[in-house]
Amino acid sequence: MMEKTYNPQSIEGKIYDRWLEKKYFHAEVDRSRKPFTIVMPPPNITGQLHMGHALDNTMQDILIRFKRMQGYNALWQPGTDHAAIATEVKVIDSLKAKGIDKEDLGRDGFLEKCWEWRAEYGSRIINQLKKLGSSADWDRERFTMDEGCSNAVLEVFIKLYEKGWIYKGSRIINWCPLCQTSISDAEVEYVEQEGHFWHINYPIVGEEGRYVQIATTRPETLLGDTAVAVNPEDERYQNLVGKMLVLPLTGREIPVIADDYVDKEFGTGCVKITPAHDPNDFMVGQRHHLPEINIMHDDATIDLPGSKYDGMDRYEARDAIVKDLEDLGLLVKVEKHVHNVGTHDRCKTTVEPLVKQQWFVKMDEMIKPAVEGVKDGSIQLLPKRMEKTYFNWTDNIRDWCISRQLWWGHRIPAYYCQDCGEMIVSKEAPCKCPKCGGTNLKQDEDTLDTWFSSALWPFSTLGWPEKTEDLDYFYPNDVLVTGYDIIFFWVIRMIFSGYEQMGKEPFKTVLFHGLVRDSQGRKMSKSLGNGIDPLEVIDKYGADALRLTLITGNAPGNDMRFYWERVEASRNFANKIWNASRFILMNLEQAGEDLANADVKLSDLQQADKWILSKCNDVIREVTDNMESFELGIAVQKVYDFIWDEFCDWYIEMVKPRLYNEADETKAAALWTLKHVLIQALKLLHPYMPFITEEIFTTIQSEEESIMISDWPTYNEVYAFADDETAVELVKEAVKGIRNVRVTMNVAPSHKASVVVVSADEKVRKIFEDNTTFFKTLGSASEVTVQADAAGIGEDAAQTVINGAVIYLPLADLIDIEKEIERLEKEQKRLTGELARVNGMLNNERFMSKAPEAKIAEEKAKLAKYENMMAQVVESLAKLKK
RNA sequence: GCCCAGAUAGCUCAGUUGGUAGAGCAGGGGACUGACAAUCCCCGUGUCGCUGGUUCGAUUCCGGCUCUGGGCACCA
Repeated sequence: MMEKTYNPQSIEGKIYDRWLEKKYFHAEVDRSRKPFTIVMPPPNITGQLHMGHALDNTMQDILIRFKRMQGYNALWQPGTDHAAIATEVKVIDSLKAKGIDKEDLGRDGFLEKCWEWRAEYGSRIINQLKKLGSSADWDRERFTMDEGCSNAVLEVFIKLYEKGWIYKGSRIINWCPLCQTSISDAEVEYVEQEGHFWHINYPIVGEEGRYVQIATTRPETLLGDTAVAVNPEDERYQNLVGKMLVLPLTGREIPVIADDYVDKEFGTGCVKITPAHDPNDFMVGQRHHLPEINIMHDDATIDLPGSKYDGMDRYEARDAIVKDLEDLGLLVKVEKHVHNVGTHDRCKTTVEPLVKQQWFVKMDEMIKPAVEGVKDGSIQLLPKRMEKTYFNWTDNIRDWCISRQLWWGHRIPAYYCQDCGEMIVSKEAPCKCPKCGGTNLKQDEDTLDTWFSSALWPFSTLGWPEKTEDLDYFYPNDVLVTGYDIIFFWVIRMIFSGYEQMGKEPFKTVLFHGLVRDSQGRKMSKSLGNGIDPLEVIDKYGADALRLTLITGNAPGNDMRFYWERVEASRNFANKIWNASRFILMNLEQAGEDLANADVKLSDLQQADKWILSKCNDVIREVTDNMESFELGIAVQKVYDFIWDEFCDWYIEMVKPRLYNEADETKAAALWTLKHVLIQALKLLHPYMPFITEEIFTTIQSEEESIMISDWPTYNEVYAFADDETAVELVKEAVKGIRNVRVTMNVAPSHKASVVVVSADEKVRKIFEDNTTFFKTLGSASEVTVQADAAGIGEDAAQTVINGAVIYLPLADLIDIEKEIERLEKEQKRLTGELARVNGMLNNERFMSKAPEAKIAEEKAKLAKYENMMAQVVESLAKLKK
């Protein structure tokens, strides 16, 4: 027997352990079956489960469970990411708390600490994902820095290097002075800041008292200026080009050059050029062969020995320089200026563009198949609009800076001969220099961008570069589920890596989801303290309720708001299913073995049974269709409505009289239908609410060992009963009408009113004659009479009109004539509106000539129906008003 | 500046081939001896942001506009 209330806390863990024990999540190559593969976005080892993970993994779990039940050999490949910079920062912080500096430990010592960190926290998030019910193949869990993945990284690096697509070069890169590492373009986040625009005069050499006025937002970089540029078309300054200027505070002389980059309209039309500290200036510098003067240390303090600014922080230097310029009378004016400042997305420190030796991946060629693959549909992005964002990036792609001045990560496989300076790129550390034979070789200090390894995730996890069976069978993956916020970091890079290394797309579909926001629509964040911990939700309401909440009413790619009220609604639904199942189980038990397991034939089924079976059939088809096109929110809504509205509120109520009547001969059919439909519904719901469905399924269904490996329901022609469906819908409509009358007339159920159904149509009469009990149980009627005309019905009867019949409730003294007239007039008004609309269409010649025939027929049928109902209403009103 | 999305019931949102607008929550009214008060029943005339157009017909397709959010680029 089932507990009185559903208690997820006591059930979920137990069920999950059983699933694990039975190895249901595990997939092996099986050529006789079709594979279905999802690769899990690897959470960071520093991570703790947040709502984003919960949503992401719920979606994946739904898809994988669905496909598994459909008979696919479903593999959900999990793992974790070493998260280079995030982990390094965390480890540094934890060391700092103990008063230890990273440098004190040395590279190896520090790495040891990182591995310790990973041992301690790397599995934390995995365990949290398990609480959610994730059916990933944990036996295959991988780590971006495990042996195989590291080998894949080396392999790709060498291949691309040999192809000339990885190169080392001195370029201007984004430098984070706090993290002390280079970062890629994708990691720079532009933040609007209020700054100033300083207008400064640069004296012209040899022309006493004449100046060129420039405007800058960063006066401290003046120290590294190597030119001033004007637009070649700018008449104002044509005579200046070629002249020399005195760079204030340094006395250095710099030329005035002409370059298209300068916008005549902006500022003064004269731009100071600092090639070493600005990406645009860097390019101008390249074109004009200007020297690059680096005036900053890696921590963004000024590097200008002999100068008073040497050693000052960049902002300190800015103030000092502005003051000195003012003292010299060279500061013309200061304007307020709002501009976007590049910051490091992790630590929010203002990025400093610097010229440095770094490693890059050449993108122009490699991106081509990635563009083509999305264009020709080999890879489908959902929702489709994400393609715009995708192409926006691919069209403007720049080389990818992959070297990081960090220790935690894949170390770049480049070795330098300390004797002759030769660089050797090789998988294994060379023992001697191939050029000079020297044996003193030193490996490059840098490591790779963390995304370099995650870019290989779809195939490195399957054993690449080895030619494994897994790879052959499971690659390409079918679906990638991820947030739109990492499309550039990750999705694009996996796509071009997949094409380059495997010659095939890494996955066929990318399903994007949005952000989970708080109830006010704000991003959940630590600083705001508005984050809701999914584990807390699971503790309070169960994983199923959380999952349902995250999926319901949300379209792909859209952000959603998280409310506790919505979780409660989900929990209520879980409880509803629980109670309905308890009811069914109870009745099966009470009926005894013989009845519960009776051989029920189609001919034994009653109309209500056929109705719900037919409805169930429809839902199966629709839900399956929706899920196959990734419309998870729509699909689950349909299951929800079916279970709650149709199955619980109507069908179960309809069969109660049969169950409670000892002598009822159709009891077995009712029991069979109850159980059958419940099981179908549970199966449809299982991907969304795995725990409760499993618990009920295993309790109620003894033959099958688990719902998660049971067959997905399919549309069954045998249960398509269109006529019975229509018939019961008509009865439902009548019952609703009666309920409405009762409420309006204030007829409490204690005043059992009799009901008379009047219909001229014999077929309709038959339907109602067959279903009179529904009026008694669902409409609280005492007696039900079905007749062909209104004979014998007094004027004191309230009524409700449906298509093809009028239902009367002779209420004697209870009837309030005025109220009844009011009710009927309201109905008349509604019908008038409908008739006007239908007539409007049917009387429109253009509609009649152009609209599809089916539509016209449909409208004609409606016209007949409304006219029929209208006639009834008018007749009744006439009688009442008499 | 370029690109994208949203604008639908008091609130949060669904609405996929253009054909009378839906859910959850909130609210009002009613019902408790047989699964369930975490329940059941009844109650919604919403200019589907504004404005043109295409169409017999537009919340749905196209153009313009307004407001909100997001992405990209960036002018020193």
